[in-house]
Amino acid sequence: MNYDFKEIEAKWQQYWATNQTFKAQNNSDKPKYYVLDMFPYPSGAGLHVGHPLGYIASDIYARYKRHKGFNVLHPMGYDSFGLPAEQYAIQTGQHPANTTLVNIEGGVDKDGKEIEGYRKQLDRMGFSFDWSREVRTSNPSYYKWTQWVFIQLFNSWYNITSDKAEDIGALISIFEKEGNTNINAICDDDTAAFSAADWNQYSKKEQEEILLKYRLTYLADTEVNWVPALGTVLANDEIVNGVSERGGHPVVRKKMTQWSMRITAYAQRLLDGLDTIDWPQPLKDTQTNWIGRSEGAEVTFQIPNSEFEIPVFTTRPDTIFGVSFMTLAPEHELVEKITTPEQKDEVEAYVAATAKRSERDRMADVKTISGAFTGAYAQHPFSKEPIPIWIGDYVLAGYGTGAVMSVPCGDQRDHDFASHFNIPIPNIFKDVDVSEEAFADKATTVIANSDFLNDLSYKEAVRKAIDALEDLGQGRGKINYRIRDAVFSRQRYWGEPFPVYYADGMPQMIAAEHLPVKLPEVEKYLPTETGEPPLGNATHWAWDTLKNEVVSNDLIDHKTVFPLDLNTMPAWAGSSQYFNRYMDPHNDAEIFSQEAINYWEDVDLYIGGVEHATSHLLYARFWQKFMFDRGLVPKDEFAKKVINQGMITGTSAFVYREEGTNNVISKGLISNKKVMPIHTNVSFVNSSDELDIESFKEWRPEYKDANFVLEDGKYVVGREVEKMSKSKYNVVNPDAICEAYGADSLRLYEMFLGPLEQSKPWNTAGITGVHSFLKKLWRLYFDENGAKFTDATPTKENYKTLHKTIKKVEEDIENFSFNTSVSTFMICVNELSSQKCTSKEILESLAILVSPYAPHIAEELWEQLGHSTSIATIAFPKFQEQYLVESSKEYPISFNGKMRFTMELSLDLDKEAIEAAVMAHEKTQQQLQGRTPKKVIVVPGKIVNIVG
RNA sequence: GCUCGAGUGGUGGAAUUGGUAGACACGUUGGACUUAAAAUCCAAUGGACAUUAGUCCGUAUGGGUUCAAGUCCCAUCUCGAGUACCA
Repeated sequence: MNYDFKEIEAKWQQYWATNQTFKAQNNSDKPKYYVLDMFPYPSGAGLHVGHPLGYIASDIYARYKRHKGFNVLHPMGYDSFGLPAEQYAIQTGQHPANTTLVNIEGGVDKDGKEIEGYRKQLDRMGFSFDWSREVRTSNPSYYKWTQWVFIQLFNSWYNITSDKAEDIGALISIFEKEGNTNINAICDDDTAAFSAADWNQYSKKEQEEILLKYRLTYLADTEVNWVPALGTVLANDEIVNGVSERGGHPVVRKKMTQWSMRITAYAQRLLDGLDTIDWPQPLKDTQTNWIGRSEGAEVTFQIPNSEFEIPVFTTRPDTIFGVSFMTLAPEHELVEKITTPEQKDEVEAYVAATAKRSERDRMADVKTISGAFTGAYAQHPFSKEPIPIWIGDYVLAGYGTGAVMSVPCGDQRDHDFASHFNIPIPNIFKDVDVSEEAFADKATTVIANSDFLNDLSYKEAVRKAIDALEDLGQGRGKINYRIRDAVFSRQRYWGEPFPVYYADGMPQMIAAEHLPVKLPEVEKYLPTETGEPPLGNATHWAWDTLKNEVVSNDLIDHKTVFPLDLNTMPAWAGSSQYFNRYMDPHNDAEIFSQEAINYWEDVDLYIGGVEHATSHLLYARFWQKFMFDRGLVPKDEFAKKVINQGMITGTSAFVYREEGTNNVISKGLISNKKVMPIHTNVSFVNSSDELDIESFKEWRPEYKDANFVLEDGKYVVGREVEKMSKSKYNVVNPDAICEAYGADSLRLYEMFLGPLEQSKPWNTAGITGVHSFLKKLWRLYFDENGAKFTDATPTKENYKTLHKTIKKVEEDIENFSFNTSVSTFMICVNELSSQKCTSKEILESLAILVSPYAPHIAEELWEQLGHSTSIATIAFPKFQEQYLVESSKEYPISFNGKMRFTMELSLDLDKEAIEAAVMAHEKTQQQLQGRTPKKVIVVPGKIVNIVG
């Protein structure tokens, strides 16, 4: 009997599907365990070998937990809204819903090319997903609930006193009774105070405008990152180095009316929550930096003889006496108001010059110091000295108040600016020379030349300065966060439409019972000619408030029929609630039943890429906290533990064309010739980097007549590790691996490659190792005559090998070091086969141990051993110490008649042998002098060391 | 610049967290089986001397702590990730 992996794998995949082996129930006597993967965006390119890495790891863990007696929820779905399908639609006119469906379920694309689809690819790898719970973010039955959460956010405000989100109705009744003066709420900065009387006489529209300043999602004119090439707005985390993450298009700043999420209300809780969850430290660090909390003070500088004052944020209020000038961002609203007539031309020229420079230029050109003097002076709050007010582009309009108090002796940027413009640099630090550079070490700071702050340390001076500022009414302690409210509107087609129509210019929510508001059909997926988003092309995109349905735009009368919002939601909307929806995915009456959410509660293990640190993983935490505040979910963090799997990179291959010739030169012969590297398809290259020239020529006909310059009769390609991508021709398809070696081999090999968290290049060379392990495993059970296993009693050695393996594998899985347990299996099989073990008892246990890693072969072995049910929920074998160490008691040993010490006696040594070895050990004499030995390190036959 | 993380054979990587460094696998070399190939099996494989039995050197570099350091501490170098005029 041979190991026929193709037949075995097809058989068991069919079995699992037919029997719904992995269907999870929403209640059980067993403890629950929720293992989640980041669901994929189903792109047309299909899966490559890098994608399943995390899925394999989570699948091993999920299967292990089932063996350990847990009721495991292990779902999968698709993040099926997204830009690529829309780009494809723009190019081809194909409806994104169709392309998405084909990408998931397979079919034929518009060029007649067969697409296999994600589902088939995933099935082929033998994952134990509960497919009955599949969700797709672009299905109306799913995004109905995304829209629903949006409405809940709209109907909520953040109460600072209770430190949670509350119903907007509560806020309205407070307004009616006492206005807003006593309310401690998160709201827009420009919210004016009003009394109950004021409120009650406001028009409905005025009231709505005010409420919008408090709602957790609100409309605002925000400066956004507009990408003309894509016709859309991107969030800050979708921009890399001033260009769009996807496509690398230039980004410009533009003001637009957009939905925003008041995530800033949760800044502190998002920080605090990090201490309560088991997430990777780098991920926590990234979120911490992104939230960017800094403690300091807000200080108000008055401009004498004017109505203006300038608030600044500083982390160093202790250096207030070192202020020798102030700097405003060029965009600061006061710039034009305070500039003196003499300075007007210079300032205007400078402001115009900075406005012209793109964000990218400004970032690239950090070194150049530039600025202009406004001619105006503010007054120092304590010394009352005049402080010149400058503008400079090193101050950012978007952070703090867009203005700084400049302390050149304590901040290097201020120091550079002062030196450049010959502004005085007063020193306020004791015994420090600040003439060359600023002094910023808080720990050793001692303040001088600072009136009432003299001789104080940093900490003392900060407190005293803030107290004094508060007494003057010119400042207070303040915590500033870098994180901004998240813009939530996208000018795209393929996303969730907003359940919002506009009456009298004010947004109105569509009642929950009329959801979902489905995406309308459009002729064109591009923005309209008037610059409106793609939904502006829809002819049926108006809301009839009588019929409660979407109707033709022609019917808009602003009395009963109103225009709908033309924007759609960003990609992170759907992914911020999917982990909860999996708990009850077919519920059409509720987002999930309370029964389901209270049973599953939260995700126990979440595996996915670190690239979502400041997007999905932050926004999802925000939504969860909001849902928690509103009593919808029992936990305020959605995932207890996160693991970031590393990326599997590709190993690209290059051929080298000599410039200006028809020569394609082998790598070793380039020396100093001028060559152009050209990507070649990695499938034409064998493991010793030799190129199959004929295949290459066929693939790239333009090189049909090229002259290939060989070394030793071979063409050797160059190699480089790059991200796996279609355009780099370095993609390795898991289907090809499954075809050649089987899914079990692929699963084992991806784990064997190295630690889960580590990024590593794909290299098929070693896969024969794990494949031959599976064959050896098979041969432990069968030979050419059939089954080998017997009822023979296992030997001591058999038990020892087995229990060694149980212990190690269990530890490895619990620690997520799946790579080393593959080695452990190999050692186990080698030992058992050299022991000629045929004991059914041992072989049964071994099959269960292997089952999470290589489930197909395990199921087959299990069946062949005579069992009629799936191995999936069979209890994991119990580790028993006794088989490893016969007597593990502490053993006293005398030495030189006086000293006594203890040690663990291993199987391999008896007391006499150890005593003899200790006596014989050459280092014993020196090392034990004057010490009481505590421990002897022993390896078979040898004393390694003696610990005093 | 700042914040994390990492540097171990020809290669991917182990090392019970301070206790035999290089498990396991790939690759390479030699051998067995075979008409041959594939497959399979066996042996060797960090380096240098000795080739018997051994000795010395070895975990980026330089120091330190310790009976004992890949592991801990200090400094330096290199690579990777995140972030960046954040006041």
